[in-house]
Amino acid sequence: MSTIADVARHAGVSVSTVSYALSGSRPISAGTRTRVEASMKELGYQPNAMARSLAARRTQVIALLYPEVERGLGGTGGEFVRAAAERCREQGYQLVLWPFRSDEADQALTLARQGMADGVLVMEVVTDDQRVAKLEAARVPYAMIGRTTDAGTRPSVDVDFDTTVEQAVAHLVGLGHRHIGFVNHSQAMLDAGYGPTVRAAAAFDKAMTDRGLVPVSRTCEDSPVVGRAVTADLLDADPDLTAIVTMNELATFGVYAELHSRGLSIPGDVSVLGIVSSPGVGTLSYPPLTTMHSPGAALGRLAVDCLLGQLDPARAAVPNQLIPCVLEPGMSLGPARTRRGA
Amino acid sequence: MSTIADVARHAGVSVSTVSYALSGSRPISAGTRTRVEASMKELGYQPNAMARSLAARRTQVIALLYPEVERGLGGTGGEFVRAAAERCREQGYQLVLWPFRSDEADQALTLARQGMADGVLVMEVVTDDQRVAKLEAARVPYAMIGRTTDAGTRPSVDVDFDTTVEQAVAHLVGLGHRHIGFVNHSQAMLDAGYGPTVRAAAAFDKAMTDRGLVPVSRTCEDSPVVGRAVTADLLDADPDLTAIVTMNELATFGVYAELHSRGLSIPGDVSVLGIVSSPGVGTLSYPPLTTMHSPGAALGRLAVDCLLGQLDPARAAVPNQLIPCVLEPGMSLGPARTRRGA
DNA sequence: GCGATTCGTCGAAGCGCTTCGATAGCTATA
DNA sequence: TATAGCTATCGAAGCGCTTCGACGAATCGC
Repeated sequence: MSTIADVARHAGVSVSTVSYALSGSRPISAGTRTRVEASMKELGYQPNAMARSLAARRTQVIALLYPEVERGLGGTGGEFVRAAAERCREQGYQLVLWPFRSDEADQALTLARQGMADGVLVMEVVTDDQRVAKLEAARVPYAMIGRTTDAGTRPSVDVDFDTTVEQAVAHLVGLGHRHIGFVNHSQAMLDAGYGPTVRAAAAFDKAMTDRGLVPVSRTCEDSPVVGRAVTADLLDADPDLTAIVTMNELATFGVYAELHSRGLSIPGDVSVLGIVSSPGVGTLSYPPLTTMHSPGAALGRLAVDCLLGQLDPARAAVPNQLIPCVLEPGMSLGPARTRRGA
Repeated sequence: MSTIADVARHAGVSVSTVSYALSGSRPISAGTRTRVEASMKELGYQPNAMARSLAARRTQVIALLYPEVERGLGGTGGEFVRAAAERCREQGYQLVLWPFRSDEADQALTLARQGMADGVLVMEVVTDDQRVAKLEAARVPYAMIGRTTDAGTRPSVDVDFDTTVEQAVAHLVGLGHRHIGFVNHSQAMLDAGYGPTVRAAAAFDKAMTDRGLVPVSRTCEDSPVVGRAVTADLLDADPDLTAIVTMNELATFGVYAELHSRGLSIPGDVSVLGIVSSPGVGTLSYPPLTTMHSPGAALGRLAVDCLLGQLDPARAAVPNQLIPCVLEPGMSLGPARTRRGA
């Protein structure tokens, strides 16, 4: 592997000239630049990233703390990562994923303090996230996807749960539904202060009561089996129920199963709307589920900008933003029809 | 952030002594070591990873080329990553994921040539994988998950498709099935030489013909809709079919849908066995799918060992290994029952 | 036509660490 | 007691790059 000194020798210029030709941080004459570039190409030169980072005191790497290792990465996560990586490259950075479980966050912090990355993107933030507190204490630049309790004061981007839930309810009410059930994530996540769970629950209550309707919501493990049981419970609790909003993809399979087994047609008897879902999951069910899917790509780009805004004082700071989900039509929504009589 | 020089000064020793105390690569007296460690703690010292890598000419980082960005990372992928990361740490390395699509592989190669990692793990290898050829040309140490055509000559670990398919067929035949269909991945993947698709297809043919049975197999897009159509085609093609082996998780949803819609019970009329599947997907269907799931964790550890074996001549070289899938019982398998008569 | 700029380039000083060779003080050997 | 062999430590030379200050040459203003 050739070094910058080899290139300099080959081109008959000094090392610093090669460096400036490479970075463009000082003017270089066209002739020199041409010669230097020719030499680089001929020698197959690639600058050494470690040496560069050491000298420049910046790695040009940003790390994505990636806690869902064992669960894998869903479609939304994939979109997010893809968009974030792309945005990073546009801005001259590399995105790398650090696969640590949430309880291994200290190790990630250590890596950051060792200068393995210039900043960190934190996914799956919980309301009282220790990782964020530690990053802050160690003065590691970061941006969150999700929010802690002190909404808005820390650098973050997030799904706009309030708007999403509000739109979901509005949509269903527009179809004539008055009795709408909500299937959330698990009670454990609610108790742990997992942001989406907490905020969506509150938003649903608000959206319903604002319209003078009675919110019927349930927490539910992320599994089809429990989803089915919870659906049974919902249907029994409110015999007039004509629509179910789910924010739990696995449970949604159970919702379908229970409705089918009771001979209730979708959307004839009951409409189902999956919110904050991955793109494409709607097609896994029959009839295809209508969803409002997470704006993963938009969040990815935004999160990167939010972080880079802190790394480089020259960049404009990016304000914290909330982005609602996008409706993706399926076949699971229809006008309300009285069920009790049937 | 304090440097090694700060620690040396604080402890009253030379910089090299601190370095040796840290690495243990030369003997240090107990007293000195204690003092150095105390100083490090007091100053909150963290060695700078870039400086270390530059001087040592090793980053202690291994990169996982992670092509499925947009699709996300399935359960098996998650298990793999998790195990690989753990194994790396045990061995004093860090695993990072590089999110590049396959067609962006050149960028990853560039990163490797810039010395961002000591070696690369390549996922989702296709039979004639350009990435591997390029890594080899650039003399970047690597290990594959999957194999190219020249099976066995290159460093790799993989699912043992032959054994898995053989066991799957043996299992079904043991239940009395003689007419077994196979749902593979898409024709496009087969044509692209995607290893699992190619090898499983061959293995299925062999397993069946070895038993004097007629293999009925189909390629199939990774989607429930196409899976359903393909299932219809299979059932029509062989009216005696009593079992279906699928190696396509999304298509399997379609298999269930078609069977259900024809009023065929699972496993009463038709048994379904999902192979090379993610753990847990079985529970998404009703009745729960019996699966043979990928040995993701075992492959993860092995892949890391295989790569480290090349990086460090002192380590024993790890031979290429194939690991079969593991049966995970569900409720979708039963004894064969003649369907034609029904 | 002469000082003041600007442009393009060079040399050198680091960045924070590892590692080689040297050395001082010991202990065991003959 | 002189010699060899250890052990623990130090100093210095890099690793390959960035970046600062300096400087000669070309350009400008008037």
